[in-house]
Amino acid sequence: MKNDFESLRLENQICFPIYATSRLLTKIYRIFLQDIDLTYPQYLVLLVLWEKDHQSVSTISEQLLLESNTLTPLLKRMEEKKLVRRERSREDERVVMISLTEAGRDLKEKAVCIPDKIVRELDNGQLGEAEVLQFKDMLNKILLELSGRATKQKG
Amino acid sequence: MKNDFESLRLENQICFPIYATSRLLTKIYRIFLQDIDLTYPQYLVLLVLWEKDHQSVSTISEQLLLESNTLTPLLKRMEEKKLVRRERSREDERVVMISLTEAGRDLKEKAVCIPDKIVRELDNGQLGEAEVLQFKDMLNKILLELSGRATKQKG
DNA sequence: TATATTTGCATCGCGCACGATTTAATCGAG
DNA sequence: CTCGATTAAATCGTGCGCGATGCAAATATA
Repeated sequence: MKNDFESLRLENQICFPIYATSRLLTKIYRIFLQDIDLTYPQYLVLLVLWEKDHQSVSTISEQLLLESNTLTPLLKRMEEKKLVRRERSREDERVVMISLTEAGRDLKEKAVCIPDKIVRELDNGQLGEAEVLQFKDMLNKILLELSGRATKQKG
Repeated sequence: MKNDFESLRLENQICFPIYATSRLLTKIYRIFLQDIDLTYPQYLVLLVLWEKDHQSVSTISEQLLLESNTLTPLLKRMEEKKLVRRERSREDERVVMISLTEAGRDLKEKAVCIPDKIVRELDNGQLGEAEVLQFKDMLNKILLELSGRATKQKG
């Protein structure tokens, strides 16, 4: 039985470049986000809340594909920074609702320039716009596949 | 000055799907890697060493784009598991050389099936092979851009 | 009504990631 | 040969990310 070790070469991995790109991108975000004292996951939570304020932990979890055991401490840190409020729902005591504070809402004005800065950082003339769009489509197709699949166990 | 908040919508982010895909992919890897008691970053280190044994921490760092402060404890855990040896170079006492043990080398046989399993997990008939190749090219182009850029500070 | 199951969140422990700093070894100019 | 600069790892502190587990509220079922 001859095994094909070629598939184990780093160069032939599809997941490694995604993994590495993800880390390098958040590193670039960090440069801009430290100005407003946010981490990347915290920024993502704000994106979600800026679109629609007053959401439960679970709906935020669904949108960001992050578990409650990740979000709970993260949201507590954001509460300490006075960016959000955390309060249990009266209708259903199990649910914790997250709302923006004034400061959290105001941060949107400071954050609005960030996507542009990131795009400028990436778009060094190397990448065509159509190419990027196709890339994003491909990513979202994969993500859709995975988000239904990753939670299932094998078998 | 009217700000375009559209760019702050989660749906319009390019980095979020990369970030989420990366997490979901390592989650899928975890399913297969736990059989051989490896984490995804540990698996990456082995990929590098299987290609070329006996490398310094810094050359591993260059290939995986991971810093020494990440690799050092990771490699120590792998040493505890008897997968690698860590020994300082005699020529240059600053350098720590990492070598595979017998067990680390043998694990390659058990790991060779993993790429196939991952591909099977992803390729649900939805994704064409040519599409995937183009996607990988795009990723590597971005990664190349970033790997030269992410370490630099702004300005 | 009593009991079982599900759901939403929290806690714990571990393993990354990474900025900042430290330690030790090497290099290089004088 | 000496001393400052550079380099390679390691150390420290913070913040995720998630599996495993726990718990209480809500819901389904008997």
